[in-house]
Amino acid sequence: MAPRRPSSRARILKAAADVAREAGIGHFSLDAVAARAGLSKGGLLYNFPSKSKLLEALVEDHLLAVEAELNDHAARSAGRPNALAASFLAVARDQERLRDEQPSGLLAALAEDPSFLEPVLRFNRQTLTRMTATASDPHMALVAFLAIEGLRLTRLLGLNVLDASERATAYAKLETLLAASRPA
Amino acid sequence: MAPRRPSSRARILKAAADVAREAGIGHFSLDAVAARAGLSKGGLLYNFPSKSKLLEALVEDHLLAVEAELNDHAARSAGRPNALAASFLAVARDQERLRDEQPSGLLAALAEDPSFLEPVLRFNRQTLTRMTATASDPHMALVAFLAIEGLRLTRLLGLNVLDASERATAYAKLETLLAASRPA
DNA sequence: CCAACTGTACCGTCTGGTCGGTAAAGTCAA
DNA sequence: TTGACTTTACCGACCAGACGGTACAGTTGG
Repeated sequence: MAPRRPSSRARILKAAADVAREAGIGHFSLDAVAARAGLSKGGLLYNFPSKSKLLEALVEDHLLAVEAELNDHAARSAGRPNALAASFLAVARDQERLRDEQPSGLLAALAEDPSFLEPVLRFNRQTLTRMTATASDPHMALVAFLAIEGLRLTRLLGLNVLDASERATAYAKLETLLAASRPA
Repeated sequence: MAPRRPSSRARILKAAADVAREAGIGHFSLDAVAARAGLSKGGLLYNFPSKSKLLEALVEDHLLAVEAELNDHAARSAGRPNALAASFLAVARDQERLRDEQPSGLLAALAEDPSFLEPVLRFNRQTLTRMTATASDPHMALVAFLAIEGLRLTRLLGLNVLDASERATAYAKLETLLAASRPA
């Protein structure tokens, strides 16, 4: 599945993410991506035979990165109560601190065809299931999941109401709530 | 600002919302809206001189509806502690129960130009401010706001992970948390 | 009659995708 | 080694369709 020379593919995916973020999801065109990646449209379409395939790869790429980060963090704090929920929180906070770039490729994919987000849906469902299953208070974990999705999606849509300190407050409150929900 | 004969305008806005929802935000075209509304593109462009104006009106329309509903509910439960936060919760639940249609016009507007969502941003900011200002536990109100946005936006993007009973659980838990945070 | 409104035909642009070509790198038989 | 042939990766011209918007000719209620 992986190409022999991955440099072009990676470069294109990066360019695509940049274009989606900067040009806006309504102007996500192959020409723009090709120009940004420094090759012709022919070359782009050689690597990704259609726009759909490109968007698909963009979503998959993003999802793999998130999944890796989450699993990594969860592994380090395994065994502790609410480990996964806490990791979910921590990873969300990390991602927001490190890269302020939004994964707008997801929106571009949504614009093309909503079904492109199905992998994201599956991933979220699985994550939530694991979170509630390992939480001392499943209902609280559910609320935490929703609040973090709220943070993530408002930022993704440019509807972020909170400034940095308010976001920090929200994270802290969620941590407190999760911790307070421990059995004994 | 309002036309003398509002029936066309309302019919068009309804049709536009339907098209955005059913055809997908990437295929939100004037032709499609006109066909759906049962008039020609000329007629459509007579009522809304450009696509931008149509999307603008779509956002404004949606926002006015939400605002009215929220204010109405808040007025009925005024004076009680956490009145606005509770109203925000109740209205979100009502909207989900009554109309399962998503306000996908917002997404179509976003695709055209992200700045179309600025009114939504302002509204959200104002609502959140009022919520936290009148809440016995502002941090909890903040979390509740985010959780509800999470519910709303996951549904809007087709990323809804929760089934009806899980959503009901989430609402209940949020109510409990808000109530438990009362001063005395 | 007139203004509000609607329909039809059309234009220019943008865009996804096709296609023929090509330069470079490899493969391989003699 | 070398020359013939294949594969890889890419370019650039082009096309067909979709789309936003314009022009203008009706039509109709008051």
